[in-house]
Amino acid sequence: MGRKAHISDADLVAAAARVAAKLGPGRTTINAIAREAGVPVGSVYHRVPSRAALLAEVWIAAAQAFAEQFLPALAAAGTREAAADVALVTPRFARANHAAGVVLLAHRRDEFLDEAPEGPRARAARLSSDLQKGLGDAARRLLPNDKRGRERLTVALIGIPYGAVRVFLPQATPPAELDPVIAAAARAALD
Amino acid sequence: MGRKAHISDADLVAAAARVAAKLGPGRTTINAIAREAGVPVGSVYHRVPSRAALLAEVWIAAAQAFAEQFLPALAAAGTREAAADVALVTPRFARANHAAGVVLLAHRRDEFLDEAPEGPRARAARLSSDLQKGLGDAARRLLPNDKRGRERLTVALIGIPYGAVRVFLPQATPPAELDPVIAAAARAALD
DNA sequence: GCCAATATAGAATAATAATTCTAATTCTTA
DNA sequence: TAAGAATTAGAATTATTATTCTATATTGGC
Repeated sequence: MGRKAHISDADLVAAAARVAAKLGPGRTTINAIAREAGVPVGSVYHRVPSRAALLAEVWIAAAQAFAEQFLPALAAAGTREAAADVALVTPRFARANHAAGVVLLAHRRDEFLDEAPEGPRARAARLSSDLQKGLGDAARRLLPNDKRGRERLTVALIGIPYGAVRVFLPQATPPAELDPVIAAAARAALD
Repeated sequence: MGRKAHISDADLVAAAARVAAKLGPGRTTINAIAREAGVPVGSVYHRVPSRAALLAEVWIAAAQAFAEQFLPALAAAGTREAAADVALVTPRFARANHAAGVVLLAHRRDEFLDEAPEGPRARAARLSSDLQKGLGDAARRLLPNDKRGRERLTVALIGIPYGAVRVFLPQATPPAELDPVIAAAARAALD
């Protein structure tokens, strides 16, 4: 079955995520990724077709991990009060997974996806539209009278916690004291 | 006194800001800036010593413009209620100056300043510390009992509006309906 | 009108970084 | 244990982009 790989594909994506979190996607070179992962550049190209494709995988992995936390919590929220707690998914995610948090929260999606090949681009689009759909469904349920409900829910449950956490990223991790502040702000934004 | 310049230094920085807002600092090439500004690359280098120096000026110009709005408003706020309205400086700034807003709100400071020469770097540091100082003064005034007052004020007046606005940037401009939501969220974060 | 100063112009060069290519290693299994 | 698959390894090549350099054009003052 051939020689054993030093690292898994997921490890490679994680190494790329750490570099991208630190330097930003624009300065994330294949050399830097290879060094961070501890493999030669040739091995990187053995696994991925291009730098653009790898950067796309970095964003997709981060977004997927976030969506797995966020969407079920959102779907389960039956009241506005409960929905406000969904805003806490973001700080928790940022604490548990610093690099993915920085990728998602401190950089622009476009910079990871602009030059990506079709396949990854489509998967990324699906992730984004899943998120939109989840927010739309929840808005109809929780804010039925608000014509711009989805936008408001997005601001309350994504934008506000995102901004609050970003005050601390990428140098530090958001402190625990932040969570009640985020929850209160999200609640206020929903009323 | 010599030949007249086609564009001013400020115009050049503004052109660089538009490119950086669209592509991100990492992909902001001198060629793209020269094209956007309508001058040849040689002229760019006649005015600035390096790409890194120019990117730094982009960030500094944006931060300066923001600080000129934000700091006086913050200094004038005598009560917590009034302070919450300072949070509206951010959406207003983003509407009035799209490129600077995106530079400041949708990209990382580091990516503009990491390789900057000493001079611009020092000016940028001064801007940042002015902002910190303004927030510290206001926190002592408005949240005297909170040991982490400055952090909380930063979250309420910078982070929250920033995150709310970012839901719309860089494609669109934050709608007017957003302002009361931001104000309410900031108020909640301060209480 | 001529000279010095200041810019424009853009081609030439140098640096950096992506990608390809050729070998050399392991691992599996037959 | 030899063959073939999958991978490591990193040197060589190509592409892209920053920077330098050598004219050329304007402008203002004498």
